[in-house]
Amino acid sequence: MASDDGATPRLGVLDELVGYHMRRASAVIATDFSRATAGTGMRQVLFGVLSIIEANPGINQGAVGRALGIQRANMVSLVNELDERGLIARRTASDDRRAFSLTLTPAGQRILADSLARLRQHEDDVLSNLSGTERATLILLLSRIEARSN
Amino acid sequence: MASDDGATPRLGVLDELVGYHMRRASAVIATDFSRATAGTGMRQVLFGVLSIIEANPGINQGAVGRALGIQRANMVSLVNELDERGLIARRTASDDRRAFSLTLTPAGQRILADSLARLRQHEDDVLSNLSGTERATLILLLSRIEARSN
DNA sequence: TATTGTTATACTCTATAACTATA
DNA sequence: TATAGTTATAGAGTATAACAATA
Repeated sequence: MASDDGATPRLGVLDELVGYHMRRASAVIATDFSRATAGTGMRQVLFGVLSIIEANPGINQGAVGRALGIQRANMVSLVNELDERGLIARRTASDDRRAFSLTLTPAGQRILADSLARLRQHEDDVLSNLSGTERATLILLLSRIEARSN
Repeated sequence: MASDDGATPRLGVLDELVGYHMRRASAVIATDFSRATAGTGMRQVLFGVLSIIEANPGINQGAVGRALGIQRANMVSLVNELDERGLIARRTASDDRRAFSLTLTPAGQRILADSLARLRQHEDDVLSNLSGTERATLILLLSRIEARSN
């Protein structure tokens, strides 16, 4: 009789590691993101890019990548996709002919707003185990870890 | 003059979403995992599998996958890799000839213990922004989210 | 020389469908 | 019929190196 005959096997040393729990909780939220935006073609990365562009109109793609931890090379296809879908506009930057100046199109603003509404509702649901204070604490603690990205 | 001329562009709506911060903090920790285990061939998934097997000797790979949220199909190459590297042993389960009974080899126990030591040290470092209580709170809150994986 | 965007490439992770052998 | 393991495959995400145009 194997030791996993109960419903849930033991986690072992995994259970003490913040990294493990981060990974699993992050996966739960990513799955929920997919559910929330199903059928819209939205993805976590794309939402991030759109949000940065909305908050910083005229930003170039290198800066977007740096803000989100995405490599220059990988930004190319993302920006292409958003452009082809008519969600962003790119114009050669007036002050630097190497760079593109990115802005949201009306369609881009709409899909960002729509996704945000869906995500807020879904996060309220997935995080219903947490009080408002706990949720704020969670964001605070995660931000402190993010600050360690050197 | 674009609005991103300052050092850090604004995050926009992203900043309110738990999902975003989870993603970024998770990435910081994953990068740190790689640093901690550099040169050992250890990866987050493999560490997870080894930990589950250690805590549940004789478990089969389907149950390992269920515990970690890994699909059956994707368990195959992971288990193959661990077997080929001599870190686990698989024997046909005595009570079910379809299944493999998995256990750690001495080498598997060693690499798990070694990785754990490295990871503890690294987590202490990446999480040095957090007090012991805060760290415990973080794990608690993450666990509550994990529980929502339905 | 350094930086912006680009191409090419490769590896990991993840997801699905279909198969086999056992139960 | 259902389950354990397997194969094949495809799509994301991520990482590196090298190039052209511009600064």
